[in-house]
Amino acid sequence: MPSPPPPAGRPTSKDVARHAGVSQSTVSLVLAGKWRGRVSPATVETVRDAAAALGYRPNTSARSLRLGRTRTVMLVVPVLTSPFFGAVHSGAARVAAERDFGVVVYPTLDGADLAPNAFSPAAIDGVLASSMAAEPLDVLRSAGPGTGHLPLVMLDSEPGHGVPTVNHDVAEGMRTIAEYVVGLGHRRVARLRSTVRTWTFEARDAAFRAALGPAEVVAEACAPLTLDGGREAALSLLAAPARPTALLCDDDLQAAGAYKAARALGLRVPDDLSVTGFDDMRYARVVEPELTTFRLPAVELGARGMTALLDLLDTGDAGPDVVLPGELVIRGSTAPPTPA
Amino acid sequence: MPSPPPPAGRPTSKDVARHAGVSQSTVSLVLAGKWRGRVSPATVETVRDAAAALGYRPNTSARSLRLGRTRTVMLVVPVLTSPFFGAVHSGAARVAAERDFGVVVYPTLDGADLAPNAFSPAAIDGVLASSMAAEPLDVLRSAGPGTGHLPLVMLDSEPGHGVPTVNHDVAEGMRTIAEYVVGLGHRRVARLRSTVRTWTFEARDAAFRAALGPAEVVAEACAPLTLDGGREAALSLLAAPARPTALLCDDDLQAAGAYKAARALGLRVPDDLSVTGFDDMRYARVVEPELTTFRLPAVELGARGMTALLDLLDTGDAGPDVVLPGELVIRGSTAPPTPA
DNA sequence: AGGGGATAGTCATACGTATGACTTAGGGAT
DNA sequence: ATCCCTAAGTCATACGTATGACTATCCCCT
Repeated sequence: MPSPPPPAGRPTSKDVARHAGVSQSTVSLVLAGKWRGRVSPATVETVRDAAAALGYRPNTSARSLRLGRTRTVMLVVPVLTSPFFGAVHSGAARVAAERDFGVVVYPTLDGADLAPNAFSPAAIDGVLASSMAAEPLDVLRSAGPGTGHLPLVMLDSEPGHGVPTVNHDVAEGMRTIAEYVVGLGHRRVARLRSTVRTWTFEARDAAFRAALGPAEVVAEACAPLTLDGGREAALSLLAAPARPTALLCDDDLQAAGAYKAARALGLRVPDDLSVTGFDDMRYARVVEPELTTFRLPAVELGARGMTALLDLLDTGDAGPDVVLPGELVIRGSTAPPTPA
Repeated sequence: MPSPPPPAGRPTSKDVARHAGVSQSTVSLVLAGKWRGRVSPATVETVRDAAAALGYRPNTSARSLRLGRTRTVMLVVPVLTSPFFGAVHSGAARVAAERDFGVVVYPTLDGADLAPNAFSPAAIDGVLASSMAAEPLDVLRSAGPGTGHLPLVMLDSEPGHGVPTVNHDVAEGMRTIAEYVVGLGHRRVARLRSTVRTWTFEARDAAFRAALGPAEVVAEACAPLTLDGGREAALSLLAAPARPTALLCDDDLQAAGAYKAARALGLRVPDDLSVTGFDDMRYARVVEPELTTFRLPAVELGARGMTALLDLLDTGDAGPDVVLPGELVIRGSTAPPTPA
């Protein structure tokens, strides 16, 4: 005998069979619910009782091997410490659990590239990937079985690459928030962008400019989506000769950094400077005054994305691309400009 | 033939063997690195080339079935939207990836109890669980193979239940921060606690009182670790007849709520009221003035916990219980009391 | 020349499950 | 009495891997 790994001790379907006085096949049929016309109701009950008595739970590896599917999907996110992706995971995990799927998380730690062997430990039926550029996307697609493709759904990514997508309506958000600020009467606005050029970089910009109307952009800068990044960039923006009366940021945390810059320059928010964020993460209400921002339903993004992926696995069709609307949240960081 | 699931198409070790002109056993030996004394270097190279040429990656399910181990562990956390647990996951995931383990996350969504069947989708070698009470712990322990126990390491949990633990030194943190505040000259302090009674509830309290010295506690309350929870509870604490000059909170977000209460009452931080947080999450620097707090190394907690768990799986020994020291971070929210 | 040992492999099997093909028993219709 | 049909199960096998037991060379030593 080729050395059984440790005597195990966990009951198998064979143990249940012996205990119930039937064959292993019967146990399998009963527990899979495919017994109609093959097993009598009385036997079904016997088997179920035996399984319960032994505390039998099927061996996932064996089942996956036989079925060729693992009921596990991978969620690829930049990093989980961000509350945004935490929320995405939360929604995705809930849906997966409901449909009896497991989720393994692959964090592409701080832009580190997706390792081609990223999928070694866990066997994966599909991938739900967030905000990725083009090349990692190729890695993912080519990682499938054989020459085929691994079923894939992308979040907040450019549609039209033959991959189903679920997106936030970021452009609409930008438009809404810009219109609101201009509507308050601001004419000199500054813009603080993200250094990461996602595919929405241009679309966001177009929406912003389209909503500008009579206002003009007096300063613009890119900064990482961090507190210090926001502070430093805002510091230079606010030093512009024609000082802006409003500052639109790509992110709540960045906006919080802008608060720090304003304070350092002796400017009061919103009296001397209106500030807006984006996303409506928890930071938005922590700052004082609370931040006017555009809420993105991150939890729902994860949930809808997972739904699409599991539909794709089950039925071969992920359904149409989804664009989730957000919502303007008006708080205390915006006000009409003080007449100079 | 009993119906092969779809022709698959992904190369197996058998395909590699055919391609290299050797037997499947040889492929397995080579790729497992156990060929010394059994396979010639030339053949080893041939096999490796063939594997690379076909893009062979071993089938995880089959390997797990054969080996009886899955190289996947489960991380149990209350909820991932909290930056704290996001950080824990981040550290844990890094270590797991380094040691070629997968991680599935089980979020006990908002205190929902741990479902006994929580482990169905993914096959698990062990569990890394965070901040749990006693009963779920039992669920975990009894979920192991047979009557045995599933290997388990606990984070921020009471040691001495026969389960290895990795903890933050919360009591020391409380002592440090209280000593610092009293050292500044405060004599009337208030305390804002968490409503969740973790096992450190008493220990924290003892440390706090021991560090009090000449100071006295003029008010105390419990509140959820949220912005609004902190604000409302702080509101009542600050209405106490002998108004405290310092307010120590169990959490940074709660402390941010306390800022709101102070502002509502016209109290300036730190001139009229010193405030301290706990954890040093990102909120701590977002608020103005930035928050004096006690930094807990959450990422390292996850990393050390995962290390202990994988050691337990590999060697049968998780090593001694770990207590990670934190660090007092002094920022602008604390100052000597203004002489009344 | 014969034996012994190293070297280089192959063979056969088991892990636990799912399922098409087969078997057996019973009963009703002709 | 014969035949067929359905119900109720069992049998056998395959999924892909890992590994102990076995086999076949070849070379060196006495």
